Amino acid sequence: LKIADVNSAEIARLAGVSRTTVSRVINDYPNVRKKTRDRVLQVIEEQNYYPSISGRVLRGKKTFAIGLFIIGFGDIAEDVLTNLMISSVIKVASANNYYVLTQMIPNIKDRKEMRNVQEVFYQKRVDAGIFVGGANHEPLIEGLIAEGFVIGVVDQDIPGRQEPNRIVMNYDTLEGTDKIIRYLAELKHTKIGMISGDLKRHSGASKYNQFFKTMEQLGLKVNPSWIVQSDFNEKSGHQAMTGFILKNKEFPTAIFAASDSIAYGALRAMQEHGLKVPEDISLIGYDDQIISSYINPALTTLRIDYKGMMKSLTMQVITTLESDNRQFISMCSDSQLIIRESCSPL
Amino acid sequence: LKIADVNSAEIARLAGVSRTTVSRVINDYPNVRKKTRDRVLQVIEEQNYYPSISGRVLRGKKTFAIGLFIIGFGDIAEDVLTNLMISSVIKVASANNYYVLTQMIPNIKDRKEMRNVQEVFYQKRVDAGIFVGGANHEPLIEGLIAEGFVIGVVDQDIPGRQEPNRIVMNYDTLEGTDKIIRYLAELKHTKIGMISGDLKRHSGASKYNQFFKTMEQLGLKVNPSWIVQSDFNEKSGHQAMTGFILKNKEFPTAIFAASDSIAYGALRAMQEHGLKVPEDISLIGYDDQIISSYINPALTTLRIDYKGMMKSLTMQVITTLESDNRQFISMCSDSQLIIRESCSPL
DNA sequence: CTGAAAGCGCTTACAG
DNA sequence: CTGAAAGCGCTTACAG
Repeated sequence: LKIADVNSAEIARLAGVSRTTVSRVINDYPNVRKKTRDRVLQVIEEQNYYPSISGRVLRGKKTFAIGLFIIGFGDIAEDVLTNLMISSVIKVASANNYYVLTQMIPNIKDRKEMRNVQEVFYQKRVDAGIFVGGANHEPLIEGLIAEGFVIGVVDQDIPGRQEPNRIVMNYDTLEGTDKIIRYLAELKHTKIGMISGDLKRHSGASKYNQFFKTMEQLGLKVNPSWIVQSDFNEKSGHQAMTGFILKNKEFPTAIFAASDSIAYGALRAMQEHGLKVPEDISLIGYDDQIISSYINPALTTLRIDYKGMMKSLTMQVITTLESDNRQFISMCSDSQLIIRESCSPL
Repeated sequence: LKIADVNSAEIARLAGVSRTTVSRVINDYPNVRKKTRDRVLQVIEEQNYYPSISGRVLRGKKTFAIGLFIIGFGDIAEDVLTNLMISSVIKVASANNYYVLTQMIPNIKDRKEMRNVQEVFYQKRVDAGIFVGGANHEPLIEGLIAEGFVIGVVDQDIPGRQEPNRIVMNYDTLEGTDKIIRYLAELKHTKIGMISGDLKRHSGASKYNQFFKTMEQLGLKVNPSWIVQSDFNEKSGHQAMTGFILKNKEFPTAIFAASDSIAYGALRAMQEHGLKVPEDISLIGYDDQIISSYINPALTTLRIDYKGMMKSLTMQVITTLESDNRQFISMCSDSQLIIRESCSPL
């Protein structure tokens, strides 16, 4: 008899009780005599018995597993920031006796990949899900919330959608963008360009909109040909900046990249075209991922505590699962300007 | 009736067949009339039905999940290399319709954490496991293999233990270390020191032993006070190098760090004590993780294809699960010297 | 090619 | 405080 083959009937037999009593002990119900409980616990320990999760789930117990879904990344293995978020979720979940089932979804619009995500929930593999990297309004996510699954979402702001089961974690894109532009203005920059992130994502759109607002508040003119759209990754930042350089005759004195990865790509493009940072153009990022302190010039940027964000979000998802209160919850993480070498006063 | 509540009886009713037939369709058995099959498939599609994994597993089907266990890391969220390995496993598994359940195990000797790992297998949450970061001989892993679970292990070499269910993935620590020391010798270095990794791990011990062998083959003397033991991480490398500097009057002209992280820590310690790399001391790493090309001086190191390693290992674990051949398999990844700026000729 | 019935390992009313 | 029996959602001999 292999350990894996021991079941509750075997434990019951060895302890001289019924399976009902074994179940009561496993579930820590109070109505078991202490002596009986101790005997059962001892047999469980001796036999190295672990109740089958399938049996328990089939009978209506929780899976104690959380699905983590990473949407829309190309070569995720290279994305240091995403990996940090994954680790953070796993660590917090583990510490609370939950397992994490992680899934990468390169293209969420693909019918097969959509079905894969739904499958995880409908097969009852997980009790709840956490989504990273989705568009602000993602029908798949909305559908799962509507079905009654507890869902944690990073980077979402849908006005009026405050229904139960939705747990949202953001960082302060408005105040953050404001800090960045005002810092550049303090350095006497007035000609400021921007390479935006994906505008379908909440953080992309809100950084973009706030850029115009703060510029206006500061009385600074925005030159439309200095505003380029991009995705949040290095490759896209490189493309955007290359196009920017080829298209423009006159350059801004400072550029705001909507993410550090964009900034890395932009920096690479500038170096390829003989532009020096910060001597010719100042460059500021957003995120403060680990590489930013190592590159040359070290990147001035805004630090977002992604680890802490994922920790809070995961904890809140677990708390929601364990309470019976499934109300809408929204959280927001603040940020901190990290001044390094990539921006200089004019 | 929520989607999640649809079961095979409901599908059977709507399609006008028995649950047996529904099951046959789900499992793609041949003995169903095409017309019947199509009708059932259509109802399944319409109802967005996904068979409960618990029901299937309870009846003896596979879980289609793989456990990924990361052993012994402190602040794993910061460990870029580990995160890359995690992502790689998930991507390959996903592409083959397997889910990955990841678990961090800070201290594998802790009784509670050991039980957590066993639990994953004995609760039948996964079909197989992959272990990263364990000691060469780790009783927990050996126990699971003995119990009949399919286990993929990174960095292991136990002579004579070639039993079924064991799938091993290594990188060429002997040839790699040899390449490194010979490269330093080519640069005319004869006074070479080493900061080793954890000697309980296969890669730690084999790099350590090979260092002495190659030195001997090259006719170079090893100064014992230039050999320092360390763990594979940055902090430990920093400690080791600080101790090294304080202890020694005379320094070697080159130092071999058993990992890039150790090299980062050593570099930081040297800079704190006014030692310049490579002017005063040449420094070479092992791994080529992403930061190595960004630091100053850019680190000369040996590139290990961790992503490819995890891809091969995961594929092999899945292949083993799907075949009925569970024989011992051992694989080894090669390496490539990446020459940057941290080593100079004497 | 199809279905009725048993059973996987649990938990939960129900009865005592 | 304890146990016999039913049933969660599947799959699999078995029978036809």
